[in-house]
Amino acid sequence: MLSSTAHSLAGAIPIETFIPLDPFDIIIHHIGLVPNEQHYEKDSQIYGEDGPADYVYQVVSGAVRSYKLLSDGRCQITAFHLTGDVFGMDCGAIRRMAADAIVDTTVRRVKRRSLEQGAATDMFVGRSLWNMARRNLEHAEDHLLLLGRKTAVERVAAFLLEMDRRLTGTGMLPLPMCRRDIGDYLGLTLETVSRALSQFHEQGILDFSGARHIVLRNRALLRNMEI
Amino acid sequence: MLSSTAHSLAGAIPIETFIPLDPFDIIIHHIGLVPNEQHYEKDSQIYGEDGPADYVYQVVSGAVRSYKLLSDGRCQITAFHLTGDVFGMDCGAIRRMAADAIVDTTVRRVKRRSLEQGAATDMFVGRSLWNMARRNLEHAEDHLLLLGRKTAVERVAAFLLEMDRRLTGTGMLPLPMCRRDIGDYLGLTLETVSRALSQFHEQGILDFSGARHIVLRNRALLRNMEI
DNA sequence: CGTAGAATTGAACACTCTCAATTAGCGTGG
DNA sequence: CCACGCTAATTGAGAGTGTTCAATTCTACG
Repeated sequence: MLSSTAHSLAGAIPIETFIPLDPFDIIIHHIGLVPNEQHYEKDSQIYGEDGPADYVYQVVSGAVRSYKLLSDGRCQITAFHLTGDVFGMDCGAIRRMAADAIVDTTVRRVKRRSLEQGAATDMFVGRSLWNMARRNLEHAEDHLLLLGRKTAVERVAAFLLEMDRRLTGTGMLPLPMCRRDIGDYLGLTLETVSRALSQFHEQGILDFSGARHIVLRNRALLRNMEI
Repeated sequence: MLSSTAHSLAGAIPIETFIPLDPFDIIIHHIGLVPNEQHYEKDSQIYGEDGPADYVYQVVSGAVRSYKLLSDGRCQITAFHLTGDVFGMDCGAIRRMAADAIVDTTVRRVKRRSLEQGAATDMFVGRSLWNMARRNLEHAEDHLLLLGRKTAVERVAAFLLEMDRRLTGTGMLPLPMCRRDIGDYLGLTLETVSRALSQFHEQGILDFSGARHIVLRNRALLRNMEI
């Protein structure tokens, strides 16, 4: 099986190579890199803040949290990375964020320097990486509005809709993260997250089948809550 | 006067051309673009959310706020752009943010499509734009931690240190923005910003010479407050 | 089925917001 | 140069949202 790719140099890649439409896949195939697969168990660190930023990762299965810590332990998760997501694409040589596996997780990784060299010698790669960085930026900017100006209920509603979109799009949310992680993502405490979810349950907006498996019953109402 | 540039194609540019070390300047000279200069008076809109993202701008003089609005008027300023800063480098064709002049402001602009074509045909330009996007991302990520997890006093301390670094680095801050703008940047109300500044004044950390002109007296203490 | 961690729920508290009144700063015009 | 007036900024008091701390319940997994 060989899927078609939009870029003009597809012919340079051996015909027998499998090329999915995933942008990261396209890039690394384009450069000729073979990603290195790794496994991390639940709650283990993939890399720490201030460590060397040597690799760029893609989630094969599982889930990852990227976060920053204050000296007194306060934590802000800036992003959850789910299957297919690319993370760890720092600008400098030093990590500005830590990353943990939320559940048992498989990732594949390539050397950051290889990607940068690819970007320096191949315009298609450079453009793809630029677009990736800009998409991350747009997610961060949306999240700034959430953290700076939305109420607790609005934040949790936005979180549920984001996870629905990114996980399945079916309203069935098998959440990999605990309430504390959700709180650290939304700038709330785990108790406030729990109270918002309970309120949505009382209002008939969602059901639980286990605390981590949420079924959305009324996404239109949720979109209204999100403002 | 001809300053040296790091990239290898500098020789392609006419020797009489003035080339400052500003990355944006280097890029547009590299592509051969001549930026269009424009003036906006205080509080006028440069572009609105959902409008066409046709141009990329650089502040020549003055100051600009980029922000998102909620339907009920809540505002989150995601960045202040000061002299030399580049803004308006959206990913898609539609603006995801609005931008206003905070004071009377002169900007110069180039067509976004020209930049994108430059990135597609010139690796140096592509790399520069990628780095620009990643620096914006890093600023946004730092701001996520501030909005999600810092107290009011810590936010205002961080703001003063950021403005000191970006304006002059001398501890003299001729702030172009009002208390409301600072609040909308920090996820606070203007009253809370004012109270934090008054507290710093009482503690001898800063002095005022006019409400908008702040003099930092003890930056070490401010760095401690920032955590 | 038992246990440990996760999640929920409750009550009191704290920080920030809201609303209101006062003061300060700045541009304009006499 | 000063007076005026408007806007911005400060300050105060009270209210509200979310946090903290604690107790209980749930649930995932051995």
